[in-house]
Amino acid sequence: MTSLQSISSPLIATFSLQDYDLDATLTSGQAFRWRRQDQGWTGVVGRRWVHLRAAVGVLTAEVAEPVPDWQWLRHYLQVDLDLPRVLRTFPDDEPMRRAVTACRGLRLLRQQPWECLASFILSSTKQIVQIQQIITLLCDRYGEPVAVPAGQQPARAFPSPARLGAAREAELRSCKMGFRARYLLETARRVAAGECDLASLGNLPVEGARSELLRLPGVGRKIADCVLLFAYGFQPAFPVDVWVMKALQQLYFPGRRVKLPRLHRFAAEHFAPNAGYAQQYLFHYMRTRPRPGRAALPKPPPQPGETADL
DNA sequence: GCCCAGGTGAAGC
DNA sequence: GCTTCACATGGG
Repeated sequence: MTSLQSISSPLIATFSLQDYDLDATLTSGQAFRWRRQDQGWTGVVGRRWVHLRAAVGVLTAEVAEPVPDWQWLRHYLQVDLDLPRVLRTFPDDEPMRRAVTACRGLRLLRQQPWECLASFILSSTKQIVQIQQIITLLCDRYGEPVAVPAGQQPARAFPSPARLGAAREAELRSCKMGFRARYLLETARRVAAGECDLASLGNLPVEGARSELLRLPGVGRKIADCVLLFAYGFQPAFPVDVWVMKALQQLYFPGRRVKLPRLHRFAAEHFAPNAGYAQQYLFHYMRTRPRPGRAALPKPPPQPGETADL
């Protein structure tokens, strides 16, 4: 938590920290480019290849080229965040206690807005594995190469809005993204043209930033909230996807069907002031907990007059 | 074959 | 104002 930093080489830094579950964080569906390698994780942050390795109380980072300082990575990983302080603000109820017990150490990253926005435009009705596959293809085809240490696999940066905006829709479709190609292409063009200034959204109130994002094609409430949360850290953002929907329904409104606007109102008040963080705990908890019945349990016939859902 | 996946936009009531 | 449907693609 104090995260002192001792640099033993210009290419390696160690951060001392507590309550940081790197595996959970990098597999929790917020970032899609990290790969397990040598008991650690390899990825690209901005234009830098990075390898991360976690041990008890220490996180070690290695890069390919000397960096003047490590603030960019501290920021990305949010190593200076006091997580226990955030967890103490969670509502003291049974669902959150279970989620925190199961996922303690799960963190929110602070990603680059464009990569985050583009990634989540590609995420709709896709499983996390497939999102990773699409983004891998996209980076392989359009990303600029970045320096890697000797003996490592080549790596590329996430492609810029200008580069993707200049692509043909059919080319993008061949990256397996299907109908999302049109959305990605048009959004890339608008961002490249400066019609949406991602760099300034962080200075707006959350509602203003959200309505700017909602103007973009392929961006609805859920994807907007993902970007608000994962790229800008807006805590009132509370992305509701199918998993979080299930969590809220099962854990807070059992036996009743509650509509989305009401769930958003409930979430905003019930989970404040760190609703976004709470959402990530619920999401990861739902996805990783052992599921009863494993393979698609057959749905019991609905009771007359009741929506016996889930 | 089926149903589902970190949804959105448009058409139909 | 709802609710329903099409949209690509792959995993289980």
